[in-house]
Amino acid sequence: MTGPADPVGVPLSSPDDEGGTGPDAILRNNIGYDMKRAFNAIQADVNATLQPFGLRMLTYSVLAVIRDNNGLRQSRLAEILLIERPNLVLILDELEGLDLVTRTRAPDDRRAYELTVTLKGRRLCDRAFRAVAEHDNRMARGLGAEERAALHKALRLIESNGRSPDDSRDTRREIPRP
Amino acid sequence: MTGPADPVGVPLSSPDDEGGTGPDAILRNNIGYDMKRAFNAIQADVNATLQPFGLRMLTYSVLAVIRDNNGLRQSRLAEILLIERPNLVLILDELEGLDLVTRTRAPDDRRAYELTVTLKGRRLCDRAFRAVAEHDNRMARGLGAEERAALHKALRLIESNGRSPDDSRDTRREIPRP
DNA sequence: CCAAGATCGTTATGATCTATAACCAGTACA
DNA sequence: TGTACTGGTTATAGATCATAACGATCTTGG
Repeated sequence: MTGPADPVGVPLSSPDDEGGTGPDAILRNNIGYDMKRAFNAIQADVNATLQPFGLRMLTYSVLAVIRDNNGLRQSRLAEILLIERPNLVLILDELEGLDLVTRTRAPDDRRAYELTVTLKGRRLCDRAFRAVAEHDNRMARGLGAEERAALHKALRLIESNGRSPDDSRDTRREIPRP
Repeated sequence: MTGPADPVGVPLSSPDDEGGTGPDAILRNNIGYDMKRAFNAIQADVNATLQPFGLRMLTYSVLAVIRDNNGLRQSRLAEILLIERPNLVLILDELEGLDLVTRTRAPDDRRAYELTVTLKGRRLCDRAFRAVAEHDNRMARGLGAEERAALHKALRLIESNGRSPDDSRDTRREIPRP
């Protein structure tokens, strides 16, 4: 008997299909749609990359920021990574349970914790860092250095466009009907 | 008394901070990190944009694809949008409950449904489409037409890089330790 | 024709990430 | 001192995503 036909790979649209003729052609004009799909691919790959280290995208991000900001406090860390404080607690519990991070009472403020990366955590972070760098190169394959830099720049611009409901309040959201 | 200092806006890094000196500088070198933040901004904005229509990013995507592919079946729709079939069921229940989409038994296959957009659905989709287009322009403010096209191209390339565990299996994932 | 296998939609369930309210201990300040 | 605020926490809910398993139906090989 023949195998179950094709594993899953249906060519829905090629990378150079300039907003072409796929069944999702309309959505392909939306940055958010293309970005969601690209991000899905990235997240799947980075999580697979980090899995051998016992990390995920989220836990790696937290670990890396603490590593480079020793003595950081949870509130500030939450600000930096745009994570709500309550959600950060569980992540830190996890990292602390893995002996990668320690919470130490801040000497000047007995409410706060100072976050530090353990030796084990630093080593793991370093190894994971290299794996993630390789992952990045994989995902960016086909992009030249300039294109890659332009991509980062565009992403940061979009991020900043999001956090500025500044002057465009007038023409902002259309209210369809009451 | 003075107001509670500053609402929340801490300038963590400006868009043109070329992998600069922020507390998350290391992560800024990762495409996934920048993309996650950009996508968060996009998703928040597009959901706010679609809220007056009673839609979200996900439901809008489904509605738009059905609109442009009348008679589509659920399995195929799931393939197109990379949604698992079970998850699609609830989304379609929602859209059907809003009288935007109908499920009709396929004449040639009594298991399958043919998905169609109602008149109400088409009108809503058209209006939402325009709002989303404006949203897109908001988020892409500061990008020229070429940069914007390059962004789409890069995103599609990344997506396709993700779905190709082809020949690079050798140097792929590092196994840290048993 | 018919039995085995595959497909379609569905239910149930769990994991992950996110968002909010409320709380306690501790701090800041008027 | 007392009132308001902050830092970390708990509890809880929502949204998205992933998997196993099921009944109904189609397909196919013998």
